Amino acid sequence: MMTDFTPAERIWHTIRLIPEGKVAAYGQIADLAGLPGRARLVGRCLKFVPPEHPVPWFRVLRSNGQIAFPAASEYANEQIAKLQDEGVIVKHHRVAMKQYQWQPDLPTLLYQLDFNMSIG
DNA sequence: CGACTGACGCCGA
DNA sequence: CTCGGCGCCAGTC
Repeated sequence: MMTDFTPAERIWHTIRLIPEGKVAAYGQIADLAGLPGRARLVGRCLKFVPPEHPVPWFRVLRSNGQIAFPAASEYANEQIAKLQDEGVIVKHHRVAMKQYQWQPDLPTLLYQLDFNMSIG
């Protein structure tokens, strides 16, 4: 099960579950990946994504909805463009988390995010 | 080896 | 809303 994977693999796996048109926070991904308090690790892992298994990095934002990259930077522009392509409104370099934050449903939590399960 | 640095986050002032 | 301060920790210098 997912418990057998490395922290980085669990983080990538979790981010791939974010649906199109939805976003998640770095800390939220860390929590869901079974790594509470490790928000910074999420950002770091996003720099070493295996090219053959891409992840929708642009759907990950700060907890307040802000784009993590400096405004007007190349990455920020790309992220904003990709978000807007999926219908996510980006205003003042930020997204309304209340409206777009991903809330994993029960099946997803049980079967896709089954980290640290004690019994099969 | 210690100091500094992040694609972060929460809390209190 | 802004600012510190602290927690977090692998990588870099």
